[in-house]
Formats: sequence, structure tokens, C-alpha cells
Amino acid sequence: MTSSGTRADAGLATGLRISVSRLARRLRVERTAPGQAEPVLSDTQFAALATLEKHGAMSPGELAGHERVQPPSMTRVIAALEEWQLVTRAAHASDRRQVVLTVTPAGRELVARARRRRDAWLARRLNELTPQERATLRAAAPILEKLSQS
Amino acid sequence: MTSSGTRADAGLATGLRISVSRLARRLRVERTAPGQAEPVLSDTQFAALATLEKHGAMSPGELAGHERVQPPSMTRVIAALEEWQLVTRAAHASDRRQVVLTVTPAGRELVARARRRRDAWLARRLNELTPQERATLRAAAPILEKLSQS
DNA sequence: TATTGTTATACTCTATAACTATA
DNA sequence: TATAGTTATAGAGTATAACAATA
Repeated sequence: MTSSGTRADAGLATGLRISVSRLARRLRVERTAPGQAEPVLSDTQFAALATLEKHGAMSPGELAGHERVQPPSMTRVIAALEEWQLVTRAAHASDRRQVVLTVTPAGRELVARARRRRDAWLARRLNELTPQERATLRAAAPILEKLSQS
Repeated sequence: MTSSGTRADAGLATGLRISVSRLARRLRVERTAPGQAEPVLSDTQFAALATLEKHGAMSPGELAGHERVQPPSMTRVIAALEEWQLVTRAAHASDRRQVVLTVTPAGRELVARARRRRDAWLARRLNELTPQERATLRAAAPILEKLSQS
């Protein structure tokens, strides 16, 4: 029956939406370590740094587009990241209007530490599951990824 | 081998973290309908309303605790929800310091509409998957739920 | 005195508008 | 003229501190 299939998917959609939203919120909390001797970045600051670390050097305008914020907002984000010496600014080779942003080794390390921290939290939780539950999640991860891209 | 098992989980943690975070972000976008003739609530306002709708009448202090914001912040959230006639305030029966918040039918409807909108988006995406992929997600949902609670 | 909630105030984040420098 | 970026300014959202009402 088509209607039963649709109804089953409606239930699946609700359940999946709730569980995915909750887990994401829980993961976000783990972004910063409590009482760590490292600058506490805001969501946008961290996301910008991570994007720069992943995609390599780019201009403030490109980075603003990536992060879906307006250029003036990115200006302030960059100023903070620069003050903490997580990124550096350089003049563009041929177009002197443009600025080229590059992640410093310290910035790269901060991103890596934050990732390790969240992965470690999740890995600990995963270790409490049965092998079969882990197998299910291993199969589910790429499907979830596909869903977010559509 | 223990080390290989651990390494596999580390990879699973990273992949699952990324896919769950991305899907949650995509779902959050669907909270508001474009160009709808209904008030556009902020994340906190919507979350507070949804909590009240789910758990029933409670005081501002309790609601602030639920949503992990400070009482003064909740005061402002409630003022907005009250202005849009999504919640009502009443005096507590025995303790006159307290205020009792209740969702109005309009508030209940707004929450239901937002849920239906997000569920509909996700259900459409799920319909594009194979039956086997849906089965995997059906098995994964409760496991994800369990992870977020630990 | 302790508790509940509100008001006063400040800080952070983001946006739009106006400006500067360069193409 | 158009583009890249910054500065000026305003509007949300949230926090802490101080206050009022009630227990």
C-alpha cells in the first residue's frame, strides 16, 4: 500500500528529525573545552577558521560567501582571528584591492584540537554500543550525508 | 585487533559528526516558511514555545531552566510570545510570586505547522532513497537518540 | 531571609548604509 | 563606473546586577 509506505516515512521523518537535531546540539556543546587555555571562538569564528583550514587561502569576500554572512560581519570575524594569530592577512599578487587570508599553524592546530575533542566524545559514546549498532550507524552516516545535500 | 576497532570507530565518529551536524543545520532552515503570514520566531522563542507545548503549563523559571537561558532572557522571550498571543500568563493558584504560562491554540498550531513543514521536507528526501536505505535509517534513529542522551 | 520574576544596563553578533582604495 | 574591503551605526539576543513582591 502506498499510503502505508507514506505514513511509515512520516513517522521516520519525525523520529529522525528529533534524534538528529538532539545529537547535533549535544555535539555543538563539545566544541569548546571547559577551562582551556585557548581562545573561546564563537560559532561563526570557528566555522570561518575551519573553512579556511579546509579550503585553503581565500579572500574575505569569498569566505563571507562560504559562511553566508555579509562582508562587514566577516571583517570583524577576521579581525578577531587575526588578533589571536590564527590567520594572517597578505596582499593579493596582482589585485591590490584584495586581501588573502591564510591559516597559521596555531589556527590549524586549534581546529584539529576541537575536532579531536568532539570526535573523542562521540567515539566514547560509540564504544558503549553493540557492534551491530555501530554497524548500523556506519551504514547510516553516508545516507544522512546524502540527505543534507539534496 | 583492538586498535583496528578503535580506529574504525574514530573514523565513524568523524563521519557521523559531520553528517549529523550538516543535516541538523539543513533542517533548522526549514523551521520558517518563506513569505508566510505568521510571526517569524527566533530559535529560542520557537524552542520555548515547543517545550511549553510538549510539557504543558509551567513557570518562567522552569522554562528558562529547560531552555538553558537565564530568567531575564526568558522574560523577554515570553513577552514576545505573549504579544503574538501564542502563550498566556496566569497567576499561580497558591504562590502569588509565580506565573503560569500556557500555550494558546494559536501557539499549538504554529508549533504543529512548523513540525509538519520540517517533517514534510525530510519525508520528501526520504522518498528519494531506496527501501533499504530507509530501513537503515529506521534502525539508526533510536541509536542516535540514545547517543544524545548519554 | 529566601525565592520568583522583572527592570536596568552592557556586551556580542550581525545587518545595512556610507566611505576609501583600486580596477 | 564597478568591485573589494572597511568603518559607522543600529537592531537583535543574551548576560549580570539590582530591585520589587511574596513566601
